[in-house]
Amino acid sequence: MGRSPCCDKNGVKKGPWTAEEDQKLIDYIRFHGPGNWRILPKNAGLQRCGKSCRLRWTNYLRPDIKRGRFSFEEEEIIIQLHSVMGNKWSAIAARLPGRTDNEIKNHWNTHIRKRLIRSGIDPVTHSPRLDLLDLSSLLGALFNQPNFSSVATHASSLLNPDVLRLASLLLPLHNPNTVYSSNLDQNLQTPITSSESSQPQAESTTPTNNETSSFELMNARLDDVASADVLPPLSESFDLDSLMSTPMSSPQQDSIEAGANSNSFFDFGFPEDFILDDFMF
DNA sequence: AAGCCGATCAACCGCAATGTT
DNA sequence: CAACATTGCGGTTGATCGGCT
Repeated sequence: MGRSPCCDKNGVKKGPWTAEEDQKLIDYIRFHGPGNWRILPKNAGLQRCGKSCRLRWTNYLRPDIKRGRFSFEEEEIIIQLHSVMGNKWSAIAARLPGRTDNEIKNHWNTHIRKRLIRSGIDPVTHSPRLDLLDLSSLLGALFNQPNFSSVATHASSLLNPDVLRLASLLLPLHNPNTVYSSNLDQNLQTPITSSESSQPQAESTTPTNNETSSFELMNARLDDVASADVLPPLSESFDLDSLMSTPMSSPQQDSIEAGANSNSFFDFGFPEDFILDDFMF
């Protein structure tokens, strides 16, 4: 089935609406009501296609539209709804009386999205952006704790295991001179990477001059430590790319809910036996 | 004063879903 | 049931404006 053109291109005006055109459209809809957009422009004496008339009415001329700035409460509602619905602007608009989907979409892209990014929140997943977090500073201190085993247990409860595991792999790459193994549970099998170490650690301490070799090394390490006990294995759904960068928008918005779940790397629910002081140095 | 640039938002485009014949 | 028409939706574009140099 071929796609039918929305209107006859000949003699159809495009671009901004004039006040006169607005008035014609308002007068017609007041008398006849909205709908029949195909024949509306002809009957209303407008040189526009029906689609353009419908958009002008629903997004601008409708009498129940609330103009003006979005309130803080409205923004919070939008953020909450977007975290559940994704880019379902019409569904979000249906829960915000007086606001159109187009208006909400524009406001999201020009204000809210930027605000979330500035706050370190991924506007797609509504999770903290890991590419903005310095995992080595976050976890390096944990890994240097004398009682690492208990710390690791707590950390495993706090963080998504995939992230924790990845961080344990990345740390030696990030800072080759850092000593880990003396403080680590031996099950981690993370090599000593100190310049004072008597054991050469060619594999993980090799300075890398480019990103590619680091990633190759990291991928090799993913396999090498697959049998570690402290941290669970990487899940099959784990996607390294998702940690490295966050796209502006996902083409697969249908899977937004699944995506939100699979990308919830941080679990901020504290275990019952969690003692905050254990993490204070 | 003029030009540049980023922000904003109305409007358009293309596609999909739904309705009608 | 197929063909076509209509409507709705989300992504993108481009005109406009204000701030800055």
